[in-house]
Amino acid sequence: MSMEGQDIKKAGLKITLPRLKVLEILEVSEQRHMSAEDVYKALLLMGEDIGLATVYRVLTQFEDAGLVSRLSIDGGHAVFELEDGVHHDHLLCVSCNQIEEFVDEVIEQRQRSIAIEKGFKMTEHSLYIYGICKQCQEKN
Amino acid sequence: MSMEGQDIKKAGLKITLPRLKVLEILEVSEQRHMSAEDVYKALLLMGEDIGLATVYRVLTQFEDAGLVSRLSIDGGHAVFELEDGVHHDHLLCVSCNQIEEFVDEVIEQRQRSIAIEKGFKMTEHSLYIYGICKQCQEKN
DNA sequence: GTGTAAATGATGACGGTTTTCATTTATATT
DNA sequence: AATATAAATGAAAACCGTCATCATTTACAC
Ligand SMILES: [Mn+2]
Ligand SMILES: [Mn+2]
Ligand SMILES: [Zn+2]
Ligand SMILES: [Zn+2]
Repeated sequence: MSMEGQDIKKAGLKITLPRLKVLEILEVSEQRHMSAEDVYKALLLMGEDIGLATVYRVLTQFEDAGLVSRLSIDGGHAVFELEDGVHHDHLLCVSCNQIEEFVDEVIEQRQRSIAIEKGFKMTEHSLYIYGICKQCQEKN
Repeated sequence: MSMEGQDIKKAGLKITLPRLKVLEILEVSEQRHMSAEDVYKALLLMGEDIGLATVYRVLTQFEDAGLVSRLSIDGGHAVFELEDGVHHDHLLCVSCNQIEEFVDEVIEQRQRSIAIEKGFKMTEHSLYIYGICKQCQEKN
């Protein structure tokens, strides 16, 4: 059994070809942040005939298992990334859709303080900075 | 012509009953943050037979005109609020869906710095803190 | 190998939102 | 005030990402 197989098994899931292949795509793909559709298309290119419904199912199971995390981008569709255990937030280029990551402890701490001030028990947060990336600025 | 009429006219839109009534709902309603469906239902209660498609259209036009701003809540549907010219972010109760507002200059400044560090020209940002509000904590 | 529960893929349903198109309305012009 | 015309409306269907259903296939404990 491959290393990936272990992760799947630990999650209480059977080791199936669709699951191995979805994990593989997320690992080897150029882009770290992929939509279900992106994963589905990459599988087709790889010659794997795996249904889109299965891709959605598997990604959700991986999310529940903590293998993958889901970003809910403004305006509908979600993107997934391999969970690396380090919380981070995202910068999104509105021109080329490139996604960059950042970690900022000051912001994290301020969020916790605000929740406390307002009497909220914070469960999570969602922060996206939208803008034009360096490359797209240079292009215009 | 009413005060509200002026706003609509300034936006280059004809002053129609649906537009006046949608604006009125947003102004007089108990809840500051309302979905299109919320506005639609409030109009029905008021005895105004305005189609849901029109509510969506008018809200989008008001957004374009800067009269209203749209929050894209995690998990699908949007909520709208009257634009008051002061930027703020939101705390959302995952239990009762109540929405609170906050302003935090430290976070705003950090976001600008991060964008600069990454070479991004920031256009906007979206920050939501999810949690359990005070009242919902006390209830359980 | 066999039995059984779990997983898959095709397809349709779903929910929020937008589009279409025939009809109605606001407003500028006479 | 009547007219002309572009804009706005409402009903309905289309849309889009995602999820549920269900008959068939598969993994894996025995
Ligand atoms: Mn990321
Ligand atoms: Mn608000
Ligand atoms: Zn870019
Ligand atoms: Zn609450």
